Amino acid sequence: MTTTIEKNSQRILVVDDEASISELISTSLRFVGFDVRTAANGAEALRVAEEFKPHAMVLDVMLPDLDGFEVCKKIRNEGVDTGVLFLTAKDGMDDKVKGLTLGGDDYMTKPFSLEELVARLRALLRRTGVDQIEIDDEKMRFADLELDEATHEVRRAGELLDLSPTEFALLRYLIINADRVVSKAQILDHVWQYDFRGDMGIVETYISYLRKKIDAFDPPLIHTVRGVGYRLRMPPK
Amino acid sequence: MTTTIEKNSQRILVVDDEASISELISTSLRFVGFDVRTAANGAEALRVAEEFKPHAMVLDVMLPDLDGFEVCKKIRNEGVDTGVLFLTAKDGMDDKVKGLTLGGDDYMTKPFSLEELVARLRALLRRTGVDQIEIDDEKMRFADLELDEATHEVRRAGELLDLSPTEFALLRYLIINADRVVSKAQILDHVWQYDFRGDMGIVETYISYLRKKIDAFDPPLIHTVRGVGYRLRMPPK
DNA sequence: TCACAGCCTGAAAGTTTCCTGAGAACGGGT
DNA sequence: ACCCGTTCTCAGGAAACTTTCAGGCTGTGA
Repeated sequence: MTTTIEKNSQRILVVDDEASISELISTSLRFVGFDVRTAANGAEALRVAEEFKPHAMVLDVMLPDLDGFEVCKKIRNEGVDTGVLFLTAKDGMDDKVKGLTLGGDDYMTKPFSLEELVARLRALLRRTGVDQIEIDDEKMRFADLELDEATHEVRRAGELLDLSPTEFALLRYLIINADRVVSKAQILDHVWQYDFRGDMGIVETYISYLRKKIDAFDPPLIHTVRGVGYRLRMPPK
Repeated sequence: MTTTIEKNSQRILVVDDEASISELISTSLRFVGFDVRTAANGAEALRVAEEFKPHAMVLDVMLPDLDGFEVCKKIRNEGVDTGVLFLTAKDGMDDKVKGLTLGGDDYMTKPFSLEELVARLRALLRRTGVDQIEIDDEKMRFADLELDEATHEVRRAGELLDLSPTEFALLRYLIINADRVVSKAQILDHVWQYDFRGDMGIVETYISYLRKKIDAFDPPLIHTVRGVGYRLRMPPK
């Protein structure tokens, strides 16, 4: 491919000095349709941003040369109007980040889950007003199920359900892939943090939790496809 | 579908140090129309990839010199834009693989079945955006039979059938070879894991299972060719 | 027509996968 | 420090699936 065919796809600049992380993020973003460039340090980020004019950046706060905030400031001074999703190590300078994430920017701590990253990035692009290709209204639906990205509320048949964060992320992933079978491995890869070391038993556990909540209604929507994975769907006939 | 005569066939690089495995895979892939090269270790893989520019690689994680991830990274750094299907031993390194299966890459554990390998590889090529010659929308058809790879649904005459994983794989193989006679040995080789040590009686058993499900309709599609094998076809008028 | 190899299929044994409850571990909030 | 919601591990049991096997059926060649 090399050249992403999508002409109107949004440009994201990923800045992180850890190659593995940078690659993880950029392949994921490309996969969901963004046009991605990467940079490994502040100086490179500035150079790339100038000609690439990203709509948003995923920016590690800790860089070998400048820190993420500097980079962000300079790029904006250059007149590039870009939202920023900061990445911070678990217990770095949360406070400092918070202050800087007011304008519609956002941040997440490493490690994160990829679905979360994509969801946040989309929300950010929506907020920062960059033209969307399709105006998704932050609400996903499937059957009588409704999942609101903005409020983190989930309803089935109009009734509000109380889901934990992981349950929410899992359900989101299932809705995104509605009707398709997703394997436990895929779920683990997308819903759990990228450094999760446990086994796939946990997916079963969470499917079980979700069922207790959303399939307390009729008809059941979460179906297991033995030997393959799970699938969200309306039962046939 | 008829014989897929892919004129611009896609290039696959197979990297595995066990000659028997490597050969098994490469002959299978050639047979279904790919253009295949092999390498027995990381260094060789790098050399070959540079000039062969594969669309995808089948890559054993465990190599005598570099490990599969290194190889993958280096090759991509060379600017070769290739999807990767990792092969891993039963329960080695799940962790590390996980992270790498995000961008559209995939992995399978040894032993695997060849049909599965080909199916995954095709899915991977589809995902990584390499131009496909035939745009199969993840659905295969034969007569009034419909097999959907994405949902794992099988229908005959529009009616949903419930197949076990092996039944599904067997039917897929029959459809791929629609109108052709396939021997029990071929079926065993393609549908079962390559280390299966049982006898071919099991194929008969599964053909019987399949018949009960898909040939509960008229006309029957699975035909026995005595002394030779089986054949999926419309009965002559 | 008979005999036999090849094939079909039911049943039972063996194996794997999945579900779920219980409880340990963790962490944020009061 | 304690409580409580959440995450994660584990293990027993149920259910689905795979494999073996044997008896019966069928087509083919002598």
